[in-house]
Amino acid sequence: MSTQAEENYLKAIFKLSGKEKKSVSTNAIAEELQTKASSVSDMMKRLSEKSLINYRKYQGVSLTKDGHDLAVHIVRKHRLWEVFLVNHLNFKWDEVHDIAEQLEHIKSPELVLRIDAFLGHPNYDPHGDPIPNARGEFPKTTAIPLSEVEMKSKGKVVAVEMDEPSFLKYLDKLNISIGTQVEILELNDFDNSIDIKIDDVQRHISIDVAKNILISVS
Amino acid sequence: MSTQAEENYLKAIFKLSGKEKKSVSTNAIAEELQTKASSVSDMMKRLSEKSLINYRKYQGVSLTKDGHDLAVHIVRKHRLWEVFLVNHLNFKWDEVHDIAEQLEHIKSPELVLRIDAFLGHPNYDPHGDPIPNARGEFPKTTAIPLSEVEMKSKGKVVAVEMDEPSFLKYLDKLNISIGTQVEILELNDFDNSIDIKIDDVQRHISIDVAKNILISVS
DNA sequence: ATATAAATTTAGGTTAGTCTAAAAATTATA
DNA sequence: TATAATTTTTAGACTAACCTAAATTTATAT
Repeated sequence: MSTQAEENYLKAIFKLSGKEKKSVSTNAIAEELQTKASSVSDMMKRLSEKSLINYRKYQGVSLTKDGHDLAVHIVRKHRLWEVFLVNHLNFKWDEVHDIAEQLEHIKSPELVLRIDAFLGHPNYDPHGDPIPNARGEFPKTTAIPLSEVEMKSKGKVVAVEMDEPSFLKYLDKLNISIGTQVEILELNDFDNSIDIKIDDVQRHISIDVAKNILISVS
Repeated sequence: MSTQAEENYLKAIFKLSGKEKKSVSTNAIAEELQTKASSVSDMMKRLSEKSLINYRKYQGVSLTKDGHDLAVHIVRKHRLWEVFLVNHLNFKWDEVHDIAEQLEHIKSPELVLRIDAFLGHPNYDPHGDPIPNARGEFPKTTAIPLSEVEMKSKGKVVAVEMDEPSFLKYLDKLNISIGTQVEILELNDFDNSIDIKIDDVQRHISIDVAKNILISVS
């Protein structure tokens, strides 16, 4: 059986290795989990011992099949709980991350299946992140970061890639939420900012914000 | 902040001290939590250090105000989650205990308030156990164990005081659930059993089973 | 009242998970 | 390519929570 700490490490490695499943460095994991590199080294030994990661000293780590499956299952639980919290308990999208961080560690395969059915088998969580199904498969998504959308094009926001409440509240203030129609006007090279139009109002956002907003171009 | 282990000890002490809030022995706690007396002694020091219990070596323990409040809050969460699991996810009453044992440790005061409201502020859980409100007050109940009901009287089952799935499944087989009308026929002194009538069918149950069935006499 | 039994605590050890500081390996740079 | 900078690992400590075995305290019974 996996501990909460182990699950958090697997989730971090999963997130950091990205779609390309690149190998992840000790320091990157430490940064992601706000812990020390020495603690990470320690845990890498344990996860390797349990065959959840591939680990060669000084060479970074990657998830094994088992580790990947477990990480995806934690992600699945996290996102399903977020849907429950927002859709049924009326939490706002910036309030659910920390609670879901706890709920994702509840161990009951049956509970996950029932919550999933109760919610109507949702494909996306309140932040637009894809929810893997019971077989661990993610729904197809073709979104690209707002920072990489071509100029003069239009699209709609399908997801945001950051859970920090401060970031989400900032988007609320800009009137940006999942489904919002946006038009990309101009990239300002001099200060790395982007001019966009939302509800006929022109707005000016930084590239760092734009990177975390995923768009489906129309 | 309290750990899960601490919360489980407080819950055990709360349960064992009963209505009369009698002091609880080390061995009783060890038995309740299926652990060793030495582990209990260990934890008693820590809980005492945190002012959650009153502890004098060799003299047993009792909860302080803080310890009592925390224990009641854990019980509240446990029972609210059980209602959710049975009423909204269609679990059976013998399937929810272990899942609620995990969910009761989720830390989010706001979540508890919202689940409570979502459920419609229930007063009893699926086993008929009273659910304390947000102020920690239990609803009034005047039920007595079936083992202590007078002969020839009638009443209805309002609660069962044991969560073991095997016990609950046994009750299912006897057609006993919350609300079931029962008539007490006779106490058999020779084998400590009780004859009862349910749905016009006569049944024979042991005193140990009867002790765990709470009746409201009509 | 004293011996024995039972309950409880202490002593010492283990594991998971963390930390700091030092050592070692890798990568970058001049 | 040797040296410096960075990254990673190891060594050694700490805490929470558990354990076994031994010691101590309380309860019981002759």
